[in-house]
Formats: sequence, C-alpha cells, structure tokens
Amino acid sequence: MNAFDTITDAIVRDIPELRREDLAFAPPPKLDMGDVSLRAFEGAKKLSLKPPQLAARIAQEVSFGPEVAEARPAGPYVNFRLDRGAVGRRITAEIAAQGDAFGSLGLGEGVKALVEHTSINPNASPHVGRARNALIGDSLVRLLRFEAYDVEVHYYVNDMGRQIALLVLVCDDPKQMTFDDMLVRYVEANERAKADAEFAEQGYELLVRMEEGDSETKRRFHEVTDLCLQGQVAVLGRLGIHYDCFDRESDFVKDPRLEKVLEALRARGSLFTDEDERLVVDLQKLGHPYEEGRYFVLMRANGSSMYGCRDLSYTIDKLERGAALNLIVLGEDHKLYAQQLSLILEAAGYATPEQVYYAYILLKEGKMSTREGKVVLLSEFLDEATQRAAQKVQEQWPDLSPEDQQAMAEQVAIAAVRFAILRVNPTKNVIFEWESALSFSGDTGPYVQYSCTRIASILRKHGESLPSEPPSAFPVSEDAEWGLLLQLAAFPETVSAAAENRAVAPIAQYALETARKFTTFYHQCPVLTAETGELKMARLHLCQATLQVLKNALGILGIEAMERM
RNA sequence: GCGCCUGUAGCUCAGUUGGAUAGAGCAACGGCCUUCUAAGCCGUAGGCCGGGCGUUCGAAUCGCCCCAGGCGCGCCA
Repeated sequence: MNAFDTITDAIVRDIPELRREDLAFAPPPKLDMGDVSLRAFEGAKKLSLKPPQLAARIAQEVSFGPEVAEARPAGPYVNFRLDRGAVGRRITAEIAAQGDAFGSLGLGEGVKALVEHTSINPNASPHVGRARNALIGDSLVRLLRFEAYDVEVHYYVNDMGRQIALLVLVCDDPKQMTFDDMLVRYVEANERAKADAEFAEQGYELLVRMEEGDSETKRRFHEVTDLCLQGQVAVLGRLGIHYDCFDRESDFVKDPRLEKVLEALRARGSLFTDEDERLVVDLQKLGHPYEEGRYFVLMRANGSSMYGCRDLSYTIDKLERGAALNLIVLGEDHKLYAQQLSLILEAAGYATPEQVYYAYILLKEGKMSTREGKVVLLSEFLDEATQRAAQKVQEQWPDLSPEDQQAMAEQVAIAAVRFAILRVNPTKNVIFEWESALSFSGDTGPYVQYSCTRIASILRKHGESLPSEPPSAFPVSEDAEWGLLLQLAAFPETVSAAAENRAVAPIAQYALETARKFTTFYHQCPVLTAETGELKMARLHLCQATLQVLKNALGILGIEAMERM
C-alpha cells in the first residue's frame, strides 16, 4: 500500500510501543538531506520523549532491510537514504497494477451518497459565480465516485416563488421564446414589480393559484421554467456537468411530511402566528443563540408557503432516500438559513445534510448582479476561452481538420475554466479577471494537460506498449526522477484527505505540482535517448505512471488528458 | 450592532491540519528552440504571513483584542 512500508514495518517491529499511524513521512526540504524523512513529533508525544530523542532511538535501534541504505537522525526527523531503484520500482508497479483506480482507497465502498448542487433558480443564465457551485459539486461527485461511493446527483429546480410568478406573468407565449429572451424578460418583470404594486400583487395571486394546484397555472409555470432549465443544463453540460435527478420544488407544496414537523415545533412551543398573521418559528426555543435570525417565517398571511417550507419537505425527501452521506453545496449567503433549517429538522427528529460552502466570485467593480447586467455569464466565459484556445490550436496544428481543432480547443477551454475555479479554496472570495482566468500558461489546467501530451508523445514515439510490470532492473539516477516518484507516491493520501475534507482544490494543487515535477524531469532526463537501455525502460515506466496519476487527478477535476495539444 | 468567512511577494493563489531556510504562477528584467511539443525551461528581483498580546521546545497555522474586505440577520429564493 504505502511506498515506505518496509521502513514502517521495521520500526514497529523493533519499537513495539509505536504504531503505523504514529509514523508520518514527508519529503525532505532538500533531496541531498535524504530520500525521505520521518517525522518524530507524533511518536515522541506518545512515548513522552522529545522528538530528537525518538529520532535518535529509531536511527540507532531499528535494523532496517536492504532498501534502507542509511537512517540518520536530524533533530526531530530521521532522514533515510534509500535504494531508490527498489522503492521506485515498487511505486510504478503499484500504479500500473491499479491503473485508473490508483489513488483510491475505496473509502466509499458500499456507501450510498446523495449530492445536491447547482440548483439555480430557473430564471437566468448561470454566471461564473453560480458556476462555482456547479463545478465544486460536480468535482465532489467525481471525487466521491473515485472513492467508490455510489453517488446520486440531484438538482433542485426552484420552479416556484414570487420571482418565477412574475416571470410567468410576462411570458404570454413561452413556445415562441428562447432562453435568452427569457433572461431579458426576467429583468423587466422585476423592475416592473418594483414600480407597479398592482403587477406585484398579481404575482402573489398567481402564486396562490399555483399552490392550490390549479392545472392551467401549473402548466404555465412548467413551460417557462422548463425552457430556463434546459438552457441552464445545456451550458453546464458543455463543462461536463451532469445530473441524475431534477427535483421540482412545486412537487413539494402541501407535502404531508411537513405536518409532522409542525407537530414537533408545536410540542416545543416554538410555532406561533404573529401580529401580521404569518406562521413563524421562534428558533430561540430550539436553541438558536442570537437575536439575529431568531425568527423563521413558514407561511405568508394569505396562507401561501415560503421557500423554507417547501425546502423542509424536500430535504426530508432527500433524507428518506437512504443515503448514508447527504451533501449539499451552498453559497455562503445560505449559512444562516441552513442553520435555521437544521434546527427545525433536528427538533423534528431528522438529520441535516452536510453542507459545503463557497464564497462569491466578485468583479473588480463589486458583486455580480444579473439584474444590473454586471455579470460574466458562464456561456460567454466558455465561448471566449474556446475562441482563444482555437487560435492557439490553429497555430499549433494547422493541418488538423476543423472538427478536430474545435474539439481540441474545447477540451483546453474546459480545462482552463474548470481549473481556474476549482484550484482556489471555496471559502475565498475571488475577484474575476479575464486575463488570468483565460490564461493557458502557468498555474493552469492547460499546463497540466500539456504535461500529459508530452508524456503521450514520448510513449507514442517509443512505439511499442510497455510490459505491465516494470523490470527488476530499475535505475533511478537523478534527483528529478526521485522527486517525481515521491510525488506520485503521495497521491493516495492526497485523495483520501480531499474526500474526507470534502475539498477538491487540493487535487488541483496536487495535479499542478505533479506536472511541474514531471516537467523538471522532462528537461533533465532524456527518456528515449537515455544512456542505457535499462535507464530508458525505467524512465518509460515512470512516464507511464505519471500519466496515469495525472489522468486520475484530472478525472476528479473533470478535465480531459489529451494525446496532443 | 450581532454572527460566519477572508487577509501570505506589486497582482492571483498554495502552504501536507502546530514542525526543517514560507512556496508557485502572472507582471518585470536576463537567458534557452538543427536535441522526447517553447501552452515549456533556467536565472534575477520581489515577504513585519493585516496589526498587537498570549499559549509552548516551536505559530502563517491555536486563543483573545483590534483593523480592513465579503456574506447574512421576520411575508426573496
């Protein structure tokens, strides 16, 4: 499993007080200090020794196998000099054996997971801020599937509510409209509602009819929201984002399961009708610690339900599907709301989906706003990226057919867009800048892809396919080779940490670092013209292993590794 | 005002959950294509890790207090 098992085994055998999990390896800051380092902090704490004492003890008392040439204490670390060839051969052999599954610990074997993400209101084209939700969600799904979870992806279609009602009001004949028309109408409708109280009131009335289940009203809502949803899903599909289930909010009005929740709230004395005849939950009775956000309105005075009401039913519906892991990706503006929902669910004896939050993508001028036209739409972002990539492809591969050029350009564009958004921790506010977001050089998706094509090119020129097992003679002559091997060996722990933390950004960082280490190797170590046949074979296997790891990492990010670019 | 998130090179971001001399890219400057794809590489320069006090062998990382930005806080979703 671990590349350094022989070291670990020897230590726990000779110092039985230590266990495998007390022993953590790290690459040394400089490779001339050693081939790999063992940290003595954790073990020292356990044996109540000072780290340098334990390091010295390990170096002195443990008798290591032939793979360890030297074990030297260095302060709180033990630096090992290894038989790089023997260890390197084992690393590449393992990667070859596990192939597309290398890096997966199978954490989710036999576990059902339900992930809800995107869930944009069906009234606008997704902008890059919303795309952050979809991309994080989609990559989490890929990460969980990589760890063998059985994942079902849900998209909650908010096909109800005041804003949708207003949109429906101005869409007389949706059949004649396009997705883009609808976006224009949406803005108009909202402006009109602000100025025209009567129009706004009509919206509420329509909403009431919708809740009462009036079939004609329902049909109109569906027509409008379907068109929007199709437009949204088409844009997201270009990025490789797909869903298993579309759950309509309108299917959760007057849900019988809500009664059980209301019952529980009454029992806790937290449900009341306020002076304006609204049905309200006093969350303080359920343990909410602050005055702010204490009240949660479920029903309007006219008896129509608020968003949260339907969301409660929907969440219960998701919980009852029997997934052991229930995840939802939410904008950070939903934090308080999710806590409120969670208190109510808890009071009614339900669990709460685990939340993954992300912060907004801002413009230099400030927040994005669909209504004010201050947005970067995902579709225009993708178009621009594809166009720029196509230019580059045209220069690079003029003889390729236009179709192949286009396909190549799209893969590069998707890589650029997905990587630019995914590599940043979701808690960070990022400022969107066209120049850096559309860059194909430096810390980008295309850079990682480029490393893959270089490897593919070497393997192609070699001609014959490699034997599945690396040869027993496996020379490792340069630090660049060893550095790359160490990096490859770290993939499984990177993946499992990412899965446990529900974080996908570390995978992107890992892919970048791996690509950089490969490039160093590429420039320092000729493969096809290596000095000896043995060295050439070892390097070919190292190339193949690197390609496999990069493919697996990129797969989690939803990025294609290509043969050429 | 209260709560949550963020603050690291001029700019955009990493930093293996408290560990060795804080790392990349972009921008700038200087080099490298008869040599496996220059969407690349090498080099130079760039740091009070927002500020202060603490916790300990040891802090960018943990705690408290400030400062700045983002988000949220009763008939929007």
